[in-house]
Amino acid sequence: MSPSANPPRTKRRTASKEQRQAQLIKATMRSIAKHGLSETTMATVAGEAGLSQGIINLHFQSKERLLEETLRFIVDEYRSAWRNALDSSGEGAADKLESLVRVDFDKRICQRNKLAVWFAFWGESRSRLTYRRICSEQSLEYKQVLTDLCQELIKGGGYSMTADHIATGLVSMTVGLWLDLLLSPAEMNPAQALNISLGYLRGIFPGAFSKQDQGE
Amino acid sequence: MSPSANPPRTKRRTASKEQRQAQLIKATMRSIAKHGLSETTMATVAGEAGLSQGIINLHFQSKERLLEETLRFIVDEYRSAWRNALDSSGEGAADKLESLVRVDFDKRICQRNKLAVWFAFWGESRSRLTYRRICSEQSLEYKQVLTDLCQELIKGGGYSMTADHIATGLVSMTVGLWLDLLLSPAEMNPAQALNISLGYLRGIFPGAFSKQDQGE
Amino acid sequence: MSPSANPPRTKRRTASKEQRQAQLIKATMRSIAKHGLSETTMATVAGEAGLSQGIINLHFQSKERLLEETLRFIVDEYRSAWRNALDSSGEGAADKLESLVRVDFDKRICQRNKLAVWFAFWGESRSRLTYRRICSEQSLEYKQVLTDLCQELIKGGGYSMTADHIATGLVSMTVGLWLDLLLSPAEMNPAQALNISLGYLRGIFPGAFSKQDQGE
Amino acid sequence: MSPSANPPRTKRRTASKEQRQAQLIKATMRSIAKHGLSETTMATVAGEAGLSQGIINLHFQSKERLLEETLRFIVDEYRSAWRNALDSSGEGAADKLESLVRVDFDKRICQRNKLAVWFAFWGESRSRLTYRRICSEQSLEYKQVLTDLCQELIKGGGYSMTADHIATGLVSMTVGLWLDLLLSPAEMNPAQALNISLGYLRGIFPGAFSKQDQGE
DNA sequence: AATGAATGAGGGTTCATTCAT
DNA sequence: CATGAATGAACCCTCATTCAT
Repeated sequence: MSPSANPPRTKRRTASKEQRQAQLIKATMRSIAKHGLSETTMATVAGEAGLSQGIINLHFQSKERLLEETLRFIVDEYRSAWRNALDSSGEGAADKLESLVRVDFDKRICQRNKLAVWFAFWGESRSRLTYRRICSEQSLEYKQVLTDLCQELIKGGGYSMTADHIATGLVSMTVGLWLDLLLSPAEMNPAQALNISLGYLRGIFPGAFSKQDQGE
Repeated sequence: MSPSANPPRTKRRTASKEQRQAQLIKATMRSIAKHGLSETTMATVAGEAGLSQGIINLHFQSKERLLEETLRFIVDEYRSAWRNALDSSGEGAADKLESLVRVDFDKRICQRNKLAVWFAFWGESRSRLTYRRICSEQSLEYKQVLTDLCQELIKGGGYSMTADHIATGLVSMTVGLWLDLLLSPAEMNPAQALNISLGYLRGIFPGAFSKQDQGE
Repeated sequence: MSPSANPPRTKRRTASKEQRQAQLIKATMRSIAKHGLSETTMATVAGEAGLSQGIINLHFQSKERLLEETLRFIVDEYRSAWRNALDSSGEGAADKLESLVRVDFDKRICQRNKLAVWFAFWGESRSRLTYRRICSEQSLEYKQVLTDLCQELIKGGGYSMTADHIATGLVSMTVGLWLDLLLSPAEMNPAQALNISLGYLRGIFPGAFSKQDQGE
Repeated sequence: MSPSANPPRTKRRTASKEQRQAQLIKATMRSIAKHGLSETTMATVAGEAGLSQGIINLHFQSKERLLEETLRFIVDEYRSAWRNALDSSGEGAADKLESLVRVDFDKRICQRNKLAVWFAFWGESRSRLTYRRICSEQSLEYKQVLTDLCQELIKGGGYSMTADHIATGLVSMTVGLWLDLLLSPAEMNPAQALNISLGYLRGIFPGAFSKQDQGE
């Protein structure tokens, strides 16, 4: 790619290695979205990546590890996204909360391939400690952030729900809306989903959130 | 956990066809909850039922059909439950709505085995038309009922959300709360989940719903 | 069936038993002709007979024995047929020989169901001593009869083949013609086959056999 | 009996795709000859080839296809053999006819393993269109060649049989003699069988064929 | 005598993994 | 680093056989 005559071999090797892994993770997500987790095989992934059978074991040692890394990928990506949003949003708690909700239905995050991956793993999570562990840290951290923001909004008002419950409700609604987006794309789109989530917050915190989404 | 849900009263041959099928569907749910869908095999189901390998093909022809019937079972059971609740609840729209929400977190419906089944199939639904078809009819009907009730409550008030969106939000929240109940039983229980859902409705329809759940 | 009030129970039981066996053997032949030996199962036979699964083991103890009895049936029937023909034919060796050949393409013997059975078992005979044994006695006896008749015709003539070889050739030709009748019914029929066999004999024993088959 | 027909020269991976397929077809023929078609399993074939279970599906996708290719193999081999014989024989029709008959009892063609395969498939042919199709083209072509040769020999003589019938008789006799060779090797050998077939032709066409086979 | 639900060994097939190239 | 032929354990399913009715 670089025109330099003597490309630094070690550096490129490393880069290439990471690229391969990313390529395979993308292929895994496509395969899960297309065939489902239970019919995702080393062959479907390798085929999706346009590479040979043995490559996955070469880079990931086992199928199980490939799947774990795939889950970790979307979990990490999601965490990065909402942390980013938190950093670059306005200062108020409501602003921040709204920014976080917007991330859930952002194009980067809310792709059907990725939603398929979330649900594929949730479907197996009950029986797989490893999957649960991969999700839980991010999930707890996110919930805490939400709760803190809700707590701030609650301050001084007579609210019937605890901050924790409000936050849980918000996370839950996202999960359910993602399912709708995954299974009924004809009847649901990210913009509507966003409005529904914001509608929940508006109900809880009257006046704190903009009346209408400015559209997509 | 207990030896078997339907212990064979005599040594052999005594169960009717329908009893056997119900027994096998129960065993399938236990297996999915315990091992996950992807590691649910004819052997795990037969073992869970305390019967022999061949029995499943005898009664369901194939594994695929067993899984479909299992999904159909919880879907039908859920529909029966909310229809029942609708019939036996008070007359007001709010009453009815609250009854429906209570069903979602009722002991009959909100068992971890059954939640595991919902999520197992949702995880594969994207790629399996058959699964989607089994769910969709019930799902549409339920949504319509919710929407109609919300519409009634909206009448004459200045609400920022459409009835349809309110209903969608409610359904979505249930899905997400079920996931919490499935994966984080230590931090969530049906009573809390019910309060969160009702909290959503209270936010949308102030004054229409009881301030506090009367416990479980 | 009989209108008598007190039918002799023992006698009818016995008769019924043999009828059942015959019925099952016929069903087996139909099944072999229809599905082939390798796809003939207890279920296909029972279904063909219009009876229940367990009946075969009741009457034949095992599938293997059913198949053996089926083979034995057509072997015995064939032997009866040619013995009969021998008894009721004219006195001359040529007459007798021709009668035997006619049996091979007689309606009773040369049915496609039965030809299918012969070939099904021949196909497995190499590896099944039992099958070979069931056939061999009849086969040797038949060959001896043919050889004796040929020997008589040879007497006093300068023939280039031994009686044994002539007989073997005749038997062989029947086998091959049966295969044609089995697999190419559109291009072969028993009358033609008979003419071809007689043509062989006419070639070997000029003048001893009628010039033309009198038709069917 | 001998360890393997195609011993793998190096430990693994060395055989080309075509070599592997040929090796497996040979193993299939051995298995059919040894155990019969109905007891030829993926395991017996793989064992006969000295390879692992999965190899057959790797190269033939299914057992059914392996069997078809095995049948196709002997059919093709047979066709090549008689076409070859036709090309390299003398010019006269009698010469050619005799060459063709000799092929039927030639060492290459008339091996017990291969005869077992012919009869195994004929035994199932009635119920398997695919098998019939694999054989029929070659069979028709062969029959036509024989008929043409017989027609040439008939020219100008008063024969009681048509060329087609003579040819059919010849083919049929081969089938029956092969059965004898397959099932009664103690009482029949290729040289005798050849003489019997030639005896048939000598009977039909007096003087056209050599009086005695020159040995094997 | 007859049924058919139940069993379980064994079949064909898939697929994660290994390894010679 | 990459390939893909080969392996073999484990899957789903069939089916001969058993046995309570």
